[in-house]
Amino acid sequence: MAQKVKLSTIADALGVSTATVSLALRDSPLVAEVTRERIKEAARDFGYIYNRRAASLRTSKSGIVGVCVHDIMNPFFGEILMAVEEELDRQRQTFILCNHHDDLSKQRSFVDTLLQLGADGLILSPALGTPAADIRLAEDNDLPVTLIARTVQGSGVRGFRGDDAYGMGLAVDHLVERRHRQIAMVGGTGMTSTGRDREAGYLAALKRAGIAFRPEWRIEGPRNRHSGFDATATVLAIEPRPTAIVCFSDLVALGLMYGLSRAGLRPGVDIAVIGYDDIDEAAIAMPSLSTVSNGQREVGRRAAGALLDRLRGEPAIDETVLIRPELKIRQSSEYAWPS
Amino acid sequence: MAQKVKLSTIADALGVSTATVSLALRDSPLVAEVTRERIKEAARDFGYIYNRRAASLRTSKSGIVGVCVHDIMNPFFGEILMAVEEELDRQRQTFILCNHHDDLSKQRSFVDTLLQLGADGLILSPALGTPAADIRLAEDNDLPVTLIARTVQGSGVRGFRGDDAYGMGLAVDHLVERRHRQIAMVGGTGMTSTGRDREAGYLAALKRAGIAFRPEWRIEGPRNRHSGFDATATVLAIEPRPTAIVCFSDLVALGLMYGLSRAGLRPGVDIAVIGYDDIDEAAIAMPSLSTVSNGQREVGRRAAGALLDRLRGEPAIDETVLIRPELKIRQSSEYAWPS
DNA sequence: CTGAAAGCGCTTACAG
DNA sequence: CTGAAAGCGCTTACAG
Repeated sequence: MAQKVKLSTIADALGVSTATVSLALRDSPLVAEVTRERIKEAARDFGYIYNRRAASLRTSKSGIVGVCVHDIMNPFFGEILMAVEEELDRQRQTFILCNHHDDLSKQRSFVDTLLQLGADGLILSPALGTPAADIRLAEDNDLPVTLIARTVQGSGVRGFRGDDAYGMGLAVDHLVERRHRQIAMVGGTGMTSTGRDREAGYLAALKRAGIAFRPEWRIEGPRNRHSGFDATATVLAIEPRPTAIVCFSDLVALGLMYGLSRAGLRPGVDIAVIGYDDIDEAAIAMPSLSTVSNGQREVGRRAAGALLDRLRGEPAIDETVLIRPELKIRQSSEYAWPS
Repeated sequence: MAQKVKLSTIADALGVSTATVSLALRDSPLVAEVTRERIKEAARDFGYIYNRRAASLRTSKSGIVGVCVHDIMNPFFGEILMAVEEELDRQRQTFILCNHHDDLSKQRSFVDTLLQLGADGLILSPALGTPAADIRLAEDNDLPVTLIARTVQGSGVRGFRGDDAYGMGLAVDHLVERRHRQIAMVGGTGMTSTGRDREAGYLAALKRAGIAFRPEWRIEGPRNRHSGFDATATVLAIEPRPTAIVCFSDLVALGLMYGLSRAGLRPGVDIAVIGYDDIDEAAIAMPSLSTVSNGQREVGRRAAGALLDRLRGEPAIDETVLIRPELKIRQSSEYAWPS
């Protein structure tokens, strides 16, 4: 390209000041209608490109919101992101995505980048082991944070997530009603609030049902389809074999169902399986997967809304909002233990 | 926070100039070792945050690379992105992700944002119907573009993708060897190079085998799991029923397999199914999915490499690099038409 | 090895 | 309604 077109290029060409051009391009009523139109036309003709870093340096607003989660490929986040995007688009905020893969140093370097770019806000699903200080560092440097999916003790900011303990309780209660007494739980880790709360919900429900928990029922770790599949052998090695399995997530359940089928067991016929999240695939899987709907659209929508409030200058609120989950009964939990 | 810490804050505190501080923080050998260390320590103590927009305004380098694809949730892109990330990380380039959902206006607004931010480069899987002019607009404004997965005629830039016609040919040849003569193709659209090339490969392979193509065999459209599932009814309505189906992607195939199972047909036993991409799930699916490995890691690695070359000042090359795909035979294509 | 000064391209009071 | 001027926080020649 020949020569960089800037405000002054247009100003010179039209014989006005750069202030007028700047105002006109932003539709200020301070500039006369005719002048405004002339300027906009010239900008188009010149192929003018707004220099956002110059503007942002001056105004210290960037129009950028960062969104950082551990796994963008997980459909659970996909639905959250969709909702977030809708809200932010409406406010003409650009949103920048990052995948931290639960790697704290990756998350830090992304937050750092946002800080350096003068981003206006951050929606974060915190990586495993994120200390509250990391969140406060951002907040202290004028980067408002809203948490999704997971929560960080003492962060002092707002977080939105499903009521995981309650939700997992729904799943286990349902199995107990169908007379299951040997219920294993596969996946998740104590390093996240999600993992802890879902496990707590599982244990509490067993207790309510008067079932004595047995340690071998709790298979920690799996958090995606492949590791759910790999957990099959561990599940099948439990003596006596559990009649039902609740999973940390739909992906884990779907992977496990592949594994069980491969081992000759029919989920929903020979063994009950329940997932968590109610991702789109759950309804079409074979068998269709019973699961707990986690309100991801609501999480996304409300998290974005809360962040926008902060952008408008409202103060941080130290509060975790729990969205109420809902049990979806499908084929994979049809099997009931005969009385 | 109290007061913004900037270079001059540190400079004043230590009684040196901002130039020295700037140089020291970037490890310039121009600054004496001791001074450098003192400055770095002070920066840490002050909690200094580098203002990237100021620097970028001055240098017109931003350290930002944009990556924009139509569906980040598709594992196919997941693997490409992983490879891209590895390469870019090594060059300390920040990468910004965008999901254009095949919406041209979304893609445009993202490219615009990159231009405004002075991004250094763009890796793009172009949205349906992207005109070459869109790519040239970016290039003309100093934003080097590298294409992945899809290609745009006349864009004048480098693109990396699998050899789709050849790959789909491998799948069909394999089915023909197993004596299938009624082979349908589900998914994809003529609006992308991928869709066109895979269809061309399918048609060419039928021709090679002396099979007369029948229009009802070609079911266009599906490009994800759910629409693959939804296509089941259309597939089963074909008279006589095809004995084998090649799919536009693994996701389409996986959805279709769910649908076929639901209809009481066993993929790999009653009907052969082949996917495309060889995503991680293909190997653990039940039945495991025969597919065409699309070299996504290589696409990602080489696309990132090509972009980095451009960042180093090398000129654009008008070239599409085709990565050679490979057939992976698994259970879903075990079924062969009896001779 | 270090400092003083100009300039990147905007926006925002302030005048007129 | 419009213009002249200062300043956002860096980096880069240029001097010394």
